[in-house]
This record gives sequence, structure tokens and C-alpha cells, in this order.
Amino acid sequence: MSDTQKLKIANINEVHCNTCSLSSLCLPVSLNNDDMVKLDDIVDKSKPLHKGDFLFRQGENFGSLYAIRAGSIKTYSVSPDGEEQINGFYFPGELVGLAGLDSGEYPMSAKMLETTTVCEIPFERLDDLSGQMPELRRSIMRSLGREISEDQQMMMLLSKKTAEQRIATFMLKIADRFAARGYSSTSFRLSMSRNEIGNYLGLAVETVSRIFTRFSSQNLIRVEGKELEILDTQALMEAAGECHGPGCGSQAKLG
Amino acid sequence: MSDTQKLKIANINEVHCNTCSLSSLCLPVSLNNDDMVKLDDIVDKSKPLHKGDFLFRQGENFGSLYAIRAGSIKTYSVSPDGEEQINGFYFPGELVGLAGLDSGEYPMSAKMLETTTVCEIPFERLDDLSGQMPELRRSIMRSLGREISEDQQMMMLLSKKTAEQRIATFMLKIADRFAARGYSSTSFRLSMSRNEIGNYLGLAVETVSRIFTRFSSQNLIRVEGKELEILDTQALMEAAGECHGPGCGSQAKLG
DNA sequence: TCGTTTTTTTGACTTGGGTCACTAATCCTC
DNA sequence: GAGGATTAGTGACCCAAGTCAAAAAAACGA
Repeated sequence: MSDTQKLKIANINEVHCNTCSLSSLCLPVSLNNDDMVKLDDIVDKSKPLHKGDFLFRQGENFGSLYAIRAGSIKTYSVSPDGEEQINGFYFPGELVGLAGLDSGEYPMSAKMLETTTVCEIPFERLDDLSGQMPELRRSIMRSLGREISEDQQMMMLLSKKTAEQRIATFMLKIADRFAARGYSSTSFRLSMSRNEIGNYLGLAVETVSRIFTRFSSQNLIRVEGKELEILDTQALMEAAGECHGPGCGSQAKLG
Repeated sequence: MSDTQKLKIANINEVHCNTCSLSSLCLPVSLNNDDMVKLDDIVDKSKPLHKGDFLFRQGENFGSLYAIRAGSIKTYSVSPDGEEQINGFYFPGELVGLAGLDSGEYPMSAKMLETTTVCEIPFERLDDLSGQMPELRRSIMRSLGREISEDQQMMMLLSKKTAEQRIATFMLKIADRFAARGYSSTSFRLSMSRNEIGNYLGLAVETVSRIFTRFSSQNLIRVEGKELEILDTQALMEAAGECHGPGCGSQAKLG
């Protein structure tokens, strides 16, 4: 292949870590240009995957982490008795597959919620790089720590919050994540079904539906199919059981 | 200080990573003797801490991981509205504090359930070491991956299982962990209160108490205060909703 | 050792949210 | 763009587990 041809192809698929608008989210690390090129070298940019496609399946050999570039993904595991449990939804700039680090195989499946493109990051090579680049190593650790913190917030939600609080929390969390990537935090499209929301939050579909309706009629939100508009963030935060500013009911009882 | 004096003191506190019976659990890594000495060098072995003492508090600067040598610890976080949520119980050979990796401060508190000794592992220095020792690096990553997997199993439990299933699962999990460190898997002492069990599992104390009594009268267990004996592991596994071997009810419905 | 506090157990009652049954709205696919 | 298939929304009913109350047991401190 001639150099001009190479250049052309490179131009067509021109996505590189150092120009990617999501780099501050996916592995938020300040690398010098040399290091950034090395990182970019090991990352594989994939073709678009379609709704329902698997990124990986529960039990497959763990080999790569994936950073989402566009679209969205759900991860879920199937318990011994066959029940599906959704563990998380992932949006652009987020890393999927971290839990595979434990046992050498993915402990859950990852499935596209819509047409999605990802960057594949082979873990072996990332690990090698991270040996030489302390900043990168920290960044990976931080991502892992973040995932743990978030799972623990989720445990709190599941064991302490009412259906209404769970759904309000869910909406606000999604809004925040959209905001973090520069999209509107008050108006967006939910790529997952009501069923998937219910599964994730530990609620029956019917309950999700009812509470969407309730929030609508209280003018906290406006829903139209999968489109969601948040009309009253403050009220939604109160519904979520988060306590901000004055006039917020019960005092904190510390243990 | 003379060499003989040094030797004496070393003998008194003779706990080293390379002779520690828990080393295969805490950072399960095969290091050569040189590397093991380096690891041992950075680890601080603490005096015993007492019931109710804090190992660290939510919001404190993250500096160290802790490996438990003896005793047990609970970690819990306090939500904005002041509710306490127990995230986990930790036993000898387990690492506490991993979630602190994210934000630079511990996102939860860790409190002794009984008299406990720990090894403090300053993270800065562990991180430096891990740059030179790929095996150690993998081991840390695996620990993090494990924590994530376990949290996700917990999410499954909280969002899908009944009170009875949760408690059966809890008992079996504790039993397994005791077994992994060479203790009896059928007879042990629960260092946490019923209240703490309920908090952890998302149940009211009364429910925990009732189900303990129920399992007792079904001869699945024998309880005497904090002492627990598992009489029928098989039946307990069925109660936990885990499906092993034939004759196990409903077929798996795959998603 | 005794009295106080905390933890555990048990009973009676209530309720949030699950289940079931059905209709309405979307979404595909040909 | 018609028809079959998912997905979403509602109402009626019910039950697992929460709450309240109170007694019994264990743990603690002086």
C-alpha cells in the first residue's frame, strides 16, 4: 500500500485519542503527546454495532475494555436460576468491562441499546503501557474506584429508597451524565425500555409506568414515549430524597 | 541500637508478608523473595483496634488500603439525608478501602465490629511498586474487579431476592468466606448485630429475627445469640434460590 | 452484683408495590 | 401501509415485608 493510500484511509477513520472529545471522560489522564500516541496505537476503533448486538457475553474470555464513542449499552448478568439483572447503562465516554478484571472472564453480558460505536482497548497492552505510565495507571485505578463507588450508591438506592425515589434518582443521574458530555441535562431520549429501567431499579414495569405518569401529572417531567423533559429539577431532587439547601425536612442522624 | 536488639524487636512483631498465612488472600500474587521483601517493607502492621473504633471515616483523605489480619470490619456510608447504609463486612485476608481510589477521599467509613488488627498499605508506595511489578499490578486490578463483581451480585440480591433468599444467601456467603480461610464453614460466630445484617440486606431487624427463627424451626440452622451453626447446607442453598443439581424447580429463562 | 441500656424476639396491624388482566400505543417487517 | 408483535399504560386485588408496640434476653458499667 502506498503512503498516500495509507494517509487517505487514516483520514477517513480519523479518530484519535488526542483529538477525541471524550478523552477527558474515558481515561481522564494528562499524557504528553508521545504517550498519547502510544495509547492511541493500542486502541481499536470499531465499526458501528447495531441494537441488540452483543459487545461481549457473560462467560467469554476477558480480553478488552471498551470505551463508548456514540450510542449506549446495557450490561446484565444472568443468575444461576435464569433471572436477568441489568447492572448498568453506559453512555459515550464511559468504560465497559471493568468487572472482567477479576476472574479472566466477563461476569456479565453487554448489549447495544441502539446503534453504537466503541473503542476496543486490549487489556494486556493497556496493562503493559500502564507499567510505564504512572498517570495512566492512576487513571485506570480511578475508573475502577469510581465504578465501585457507583455500585455502592446503587446498593443504597436498592435497599433504602422507595419506587418514587428510585425513579427520580435515575432521571437525575441520567441528566447529570448527559450534562457531563455537553448535552442538554433537561431534555433527552431514554434509549432503554421501561422494562429495562424497572429491571435495573428493582421495580415492576407497571410501577415504572405509573410513576412516570404520576411525575407527569405533577408537572415534574414531560414524557413522550422515550423522550423525557425535566421540568422541575428542584422538585425532582426532593422526590429523589436528596436533601439540598434549607427547608429540607428531617435532620441528618449520624451513626 | 545494637543488632541483637534489632533482632529481638523484629522477633516480637514477627509478621511478614512472606510468612503471613493470609498472603494468598490479601494480594494473591506470586512474587519472588526479593519482591516480597519490598512489599513487606511498605506495609505497616498495626496494634489491635477495638470494637467501635474507626479505621477511616467518610470524607477523610484517601491514603491507604488496609488488609485485615484478625477480627472484622463493616464499611458504611451515610447518604445526604442521613441514612446509614452498610456496604460490606470484611474478614481476615480481605482488602478494605478500594473505593477510595476514585476521588481521593474515602466515600465511606470503616468501623471495627470487634477487636481487630490490620496491615496498612500506603497506596502511593503500593502504586510505585506496582509500576515495577506487573504481577502485583494485576493482583490489585483483580482485587478491584472482584469487588465490582461482588457489588453487582449484591445488587442482584437486593433487587430480585425475597427476605428469606437474602438471609440464606448471606449465611452461605459468610460460610464460604470462613471456609476460604480454613475455618469451619458450618459453625461460626456472627460478629455483626441483627440490625447490621438487616441494614446490609435491605431488611428490617424484625424480619431478620423472624427468618432466623423460621430457619431454626425448619432445622436448617441452629442459632444461639451470635453463634450460628448450619445444619442443612443443601436446604439453605435451595432457600437462597440457587439452583444446583437436578430437581431444582423452574427452568432457566434466558434473555 | 445489680440496675441500665441495648439487642433480640414476637405479635398485631398496615401498606407499597407486585401480580394479573386487559387495552392502547409503537414498532417492525414484508 | 397493513397486520403481527412487542412495549406502554391502567385498574383491581393481594401479599411480603415494614411499622408499631411491648416483652424477654443479653451486654455493659459502676
